[in-house]
Amino acid sequence: MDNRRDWAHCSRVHAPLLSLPDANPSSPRQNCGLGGYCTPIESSLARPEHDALVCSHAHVKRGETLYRLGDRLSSIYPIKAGCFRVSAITERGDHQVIGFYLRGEILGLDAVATQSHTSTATALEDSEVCIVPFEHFERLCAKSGPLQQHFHKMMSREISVDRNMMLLLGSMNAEERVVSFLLSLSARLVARGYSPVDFNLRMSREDIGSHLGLKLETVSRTLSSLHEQRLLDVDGRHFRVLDVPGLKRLVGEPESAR
Amino acid sequence: MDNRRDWAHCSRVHAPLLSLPDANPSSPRQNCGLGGYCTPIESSLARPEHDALVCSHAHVKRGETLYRLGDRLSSIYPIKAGCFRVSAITERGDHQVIGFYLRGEILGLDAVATQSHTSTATALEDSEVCIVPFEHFERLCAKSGPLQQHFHKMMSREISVDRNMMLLLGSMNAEERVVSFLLSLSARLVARGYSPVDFNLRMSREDIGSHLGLKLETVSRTLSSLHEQRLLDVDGRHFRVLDVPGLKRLVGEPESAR
DNA sequence: CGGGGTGTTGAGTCCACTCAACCCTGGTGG
DNA sequence: CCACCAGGGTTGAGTGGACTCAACACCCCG
Repeated sequence: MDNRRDWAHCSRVHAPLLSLPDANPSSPRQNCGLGGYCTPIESSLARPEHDALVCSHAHVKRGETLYRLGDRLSSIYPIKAGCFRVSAITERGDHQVIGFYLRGEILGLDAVATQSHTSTATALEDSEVCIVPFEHFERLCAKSGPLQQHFHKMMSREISVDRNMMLLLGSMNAEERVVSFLLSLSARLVARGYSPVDFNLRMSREDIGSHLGLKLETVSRTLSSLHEQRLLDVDGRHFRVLDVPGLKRLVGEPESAR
Repeated sequence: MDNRRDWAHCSRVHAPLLSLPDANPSSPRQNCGLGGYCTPIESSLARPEHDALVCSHAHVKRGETLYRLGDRLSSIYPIKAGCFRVSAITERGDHQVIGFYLRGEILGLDAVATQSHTSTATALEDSEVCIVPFEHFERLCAKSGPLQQHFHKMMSREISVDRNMMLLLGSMNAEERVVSFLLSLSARLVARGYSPVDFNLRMSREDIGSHLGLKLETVSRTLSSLHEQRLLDVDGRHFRVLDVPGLKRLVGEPESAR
């Protein structure tokens, strides 16, 4: 209802406006940077309903949080630009990075059940999100089958991603974890039009370690080892993958499978 | 559409019937054994819509699978009685237990995104599930706000549970994992009317280990250690919790926290 | 009686952790 | 300008917890 309170810590909040593509579609299908999130709305809603999905945008500067553990769920947040780190905290106080979210992915889906966020989302670079008031969104879902289906798939995809992480955390050694992480990140970057072999990460070794259930030293050592194996060039946060098949072999993918 | 094919491996398939409470409501609020799943339907749908959520039931004998990795999504499956082990498999071939599902919980939500199951559900005892054709269900959701909201919460809860598992797998030692598992299972059993301190598990040490990212020997050793600490009595698969506060202390919950 | 499935316990190994030193870079201030 | 510092990253040495391998106990069932 009133989003204002939640946004005190954000740089600025735009007045409500349509969440659809900016006038400059620089890359194809970059609608609102939502990677398919807005598309079903655009393609399948009648005009009045279409216009009804208004939302604000918010800019979140590097290091600022979009929402924190315990905040009431008011909205979900498709990422329009930038990237976020989502981390949770245990009773004991140690916290762990749940995942990294890129442009086109949706933040806040974990809060639907409890009506309050169970994690904290922090911008890893200056970023921009759409603010989709959840109650409003749910009502619209009921009016549009395709929108509803799309939302269900988003939630379900979230579950699938988390399960892959569980597999990683439960049964892989350090090298497999790091390689798996790099390969999956690479795939997500490709889908956003970046190079699959040449990328800059926004997160620290500690963030990566926390996400993979490893200590930062182990991440560093593993990256060095991959470099020695001539599979990867590492220069700080800049990565260049030299041997994709080689990496895939390390995580047990015969690469020509299926 | 045609559920028949998927059910060849199940003991028997009932003719379609209403998924609502049997005539003998032995325990309060045991509607269909769905622990709240059917409740919103019952309470918030108009009569014709209510009657429209027909579904079949299926009996799955101990050791049989309800669905397998790769099966097409046709339905989701609220558990009416019994319990299931859901496991996934990595490219490498080793598989891991994603979770254990009890009466009232819903199987199959991970498949919505890809339209095909990414895991295998195996009955740990003779069980019975409702078969809710997903397309049909989605249409009904659109007609009923409360049903839709309830479904969203179910999906979201699944995400929350998975995230707790990620915390466990990423940052706890063997003892903390086992204790955490026991406490959370205890809580779920209580919610179903069982004793919180006295329960029989249906799964093997290997299943537990696979779920917790441990080897079966480690699970066994840890249970023995908890017994030596006078926190737990273990007799095969029968457990009796002796000291709940003590256990909570082990996982870092000061028990009077907040 | 033997045999398979399940669980417990012991001995030794190894991988990731801890602790620590050091490097590099960018920023700040004398 | 350089000195200094803080944060992030790398690398080394040693430790410990979970793993591997193995033996054995137990129970159900033939």
